[in-house]
Amino acid sequence: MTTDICSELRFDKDKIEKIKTKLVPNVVVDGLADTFKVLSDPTRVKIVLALLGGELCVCEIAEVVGMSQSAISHQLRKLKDLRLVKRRKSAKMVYYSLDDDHIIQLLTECMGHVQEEFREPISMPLIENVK
Amino acid sequence: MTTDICSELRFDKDKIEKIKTKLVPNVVVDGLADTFKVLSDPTRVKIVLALLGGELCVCEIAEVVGMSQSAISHQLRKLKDLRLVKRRKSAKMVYYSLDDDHIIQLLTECMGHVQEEFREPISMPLIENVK
DNA sequence: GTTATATATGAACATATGTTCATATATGGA
DNA sequence: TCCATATATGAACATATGTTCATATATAAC
Repeated sequence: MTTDICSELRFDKDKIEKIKTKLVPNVVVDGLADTFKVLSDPTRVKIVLALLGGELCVCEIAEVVGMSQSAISHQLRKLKDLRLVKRRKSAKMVYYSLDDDHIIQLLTECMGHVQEEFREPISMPLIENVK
Repeated sequence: MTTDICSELRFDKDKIEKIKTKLVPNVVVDGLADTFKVLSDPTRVKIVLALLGGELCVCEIAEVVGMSQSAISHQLRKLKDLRLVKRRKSAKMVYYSLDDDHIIQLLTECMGHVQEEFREPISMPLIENVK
């Protein structure tokens, strides 16, 4: 028997099986990936950041983000499908807001990771307001 | 002057400008989106989950995740480029481990969001071990 | 040196994604 | 009713992405 770990585990897979039993179900893995995916686009991140300051209607979001009404509407649908945002209708307007507090925490944690790239801390007025 | 908010803000953009000044720079928005993006794939999520239990070599990860060595190697590169994992070389082997604690927090927060879809809390033995 | 093993990587392929454009739906005012 | 406005959506397009396959690199044993 060699000391080669990878060759060895083809015959003795105890460690592998032990880890496998601790993994979460695929449906949960997919849920995690899908949630991260909806935040993986700069336009959608900007929308979420803008909504940290409170609810906005679609055309306000379009103005803030600097993108077309159609593009924003498509992206809001994805954010809503994954329960990142919720909406409130009033007359002709539709107001969007963040759905729950996990979103803010997710952004804050991610910011902590991104921050390590930069020399100085990043100012995040909107997140600071929420805290 | 109409009460229509969207028409109105074409002439009075105070609210919009105020929010715009509070947004983070584009380079940070992209950093956030890129970090979320690297976690937006089920294979990469599984890799990170597996590494919660400690460092693993490439072929061990491939076994645990159930994907080819090549596919895992490609994904590890992306995880490493975004500083989600780091690596340690030893003889022929390369051992990967999580790069910092933000990753665990990110997963935990995201799990909190995903959990709301399900009736009962999801068991996450590996994360519980880390805590 | 040669051979075997562990990992990395480029090309190719199918699939997924984001925006634009045109248009549909819905609501309010005349 | 008819028109204007706010939002939603389907089709089309270009671009991005994940896996496979073949192969390159690196290290160890002989």
